[in-house]
Amino acid sequence: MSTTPAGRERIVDAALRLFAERGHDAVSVRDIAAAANVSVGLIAHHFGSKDGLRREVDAQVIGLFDGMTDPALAATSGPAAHVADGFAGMLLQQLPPGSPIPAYLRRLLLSGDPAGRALFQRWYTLSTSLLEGMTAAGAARASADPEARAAFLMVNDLAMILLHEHIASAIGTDPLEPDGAARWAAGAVDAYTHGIFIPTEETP
Amino acid sequence: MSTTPAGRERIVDAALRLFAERGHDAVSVRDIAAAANVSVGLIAHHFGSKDGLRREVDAQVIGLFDGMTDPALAATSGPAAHVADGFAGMLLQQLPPGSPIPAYLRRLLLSGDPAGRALFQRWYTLSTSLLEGMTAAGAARASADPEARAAFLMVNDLAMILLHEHIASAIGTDPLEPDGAARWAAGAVDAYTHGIFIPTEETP
DNA sequence: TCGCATACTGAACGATTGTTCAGTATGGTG
DNA sequence: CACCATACTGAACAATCGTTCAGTATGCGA
Repeated sequence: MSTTPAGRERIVDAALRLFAERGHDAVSVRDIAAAANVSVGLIAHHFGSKDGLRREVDAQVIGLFDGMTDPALAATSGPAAHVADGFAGMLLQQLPPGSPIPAYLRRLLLSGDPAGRALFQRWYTLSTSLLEGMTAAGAARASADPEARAAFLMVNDLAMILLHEHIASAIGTDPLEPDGAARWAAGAVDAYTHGIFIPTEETP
Repeated sequence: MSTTPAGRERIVDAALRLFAERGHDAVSVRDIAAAANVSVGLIAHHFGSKDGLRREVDAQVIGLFDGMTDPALAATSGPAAHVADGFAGMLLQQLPPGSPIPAYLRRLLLSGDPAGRALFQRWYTLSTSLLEGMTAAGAARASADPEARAAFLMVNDLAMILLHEHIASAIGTDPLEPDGAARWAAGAVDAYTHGIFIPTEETP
């Protein structure tokens, strides 16, 4: 099919899936080798060490996300609904069902490694500029603390991914699956446009 | 100081701290024994296995949270500001600074073990009833999907705990520390009462 | 055809893991 | 004092971990 060796790709694919499912520490190089139908030695040959493989998987996932955020950046001046529907959710719904990417994103954000920090920073910057554009265009209210507000939206959006299993068992639909995503987005849009709490009789 | 053995408590304390810092898999029983100044055998003697110790730590943390949520339940008919300030944040600010509890809560919610699921369910139920009470009292708008809205608030609140380090590096203040908590709560209250987005010219 | 780089195997290594267990120290009860 | 339950120690155990390495297979340029 191609000149690039099949073994290398199979190793990365298997590692991505297993890392996402069980976490880096709970997966041995022998598990990965067995899942990829290669020997343990081949992993060391291609990636030097288990940590080298981890970095390769990290880079691959981040590269995937970068390829997905570029079109989102181009749509900065587009309709506001995209942002309200959820920034990260918008990215993830482009993935095939059953993709290990959301679960790997979880590990990436919560393991404290530099790749996750860099990803969050990039997304935060993107979220800030999107919100700025919307505010200038009259699609978003002005804020006394635009930075905190952008982080607030971004973090809430990621929370849906981090805790989607808990959400699913609480309200009955998984926000990472199509129908659950629509329900979750509807609730978020409603909350972000009309508010949730009613201020205690203040004269504005 | 007391009739209960000091060794047992020291083991649980050390395990709680180390588990919170590094995660269960990255901590060995020898690490715990060294941190508690006991022998490895004593851990097995008291808890049977490493997993037994983990369950004991889980139970202790959940017991602590239960003791903190009871007064919150009693204040259901109280002022709305408590909920808007953040449910989980309200709990965590009762903890001493540098407490390993927030980090352990992270592991509890994301490791997928039953203790974490039970804790989320209990908090979700509490959040739902609080929001119901506020809606009935006119402090919250009516919602087309009260369950999803309660989960939305709850999840957003937990997200602040799960991602507080990313937030701190993005906006400069850590929402788990006093000043950062005030800033974050102010942004959340503003978003939840006045909204963020402006609907595209609809006649209501 | 020779030579060499690359892909790949699998046994072996030392280190670390959780667990077991025989043995010591202690303090209250008969 | 004798007895025994309990707290506690630390060496030893088998299993598993990531890594190393000598050796085989393959295919391409000289």
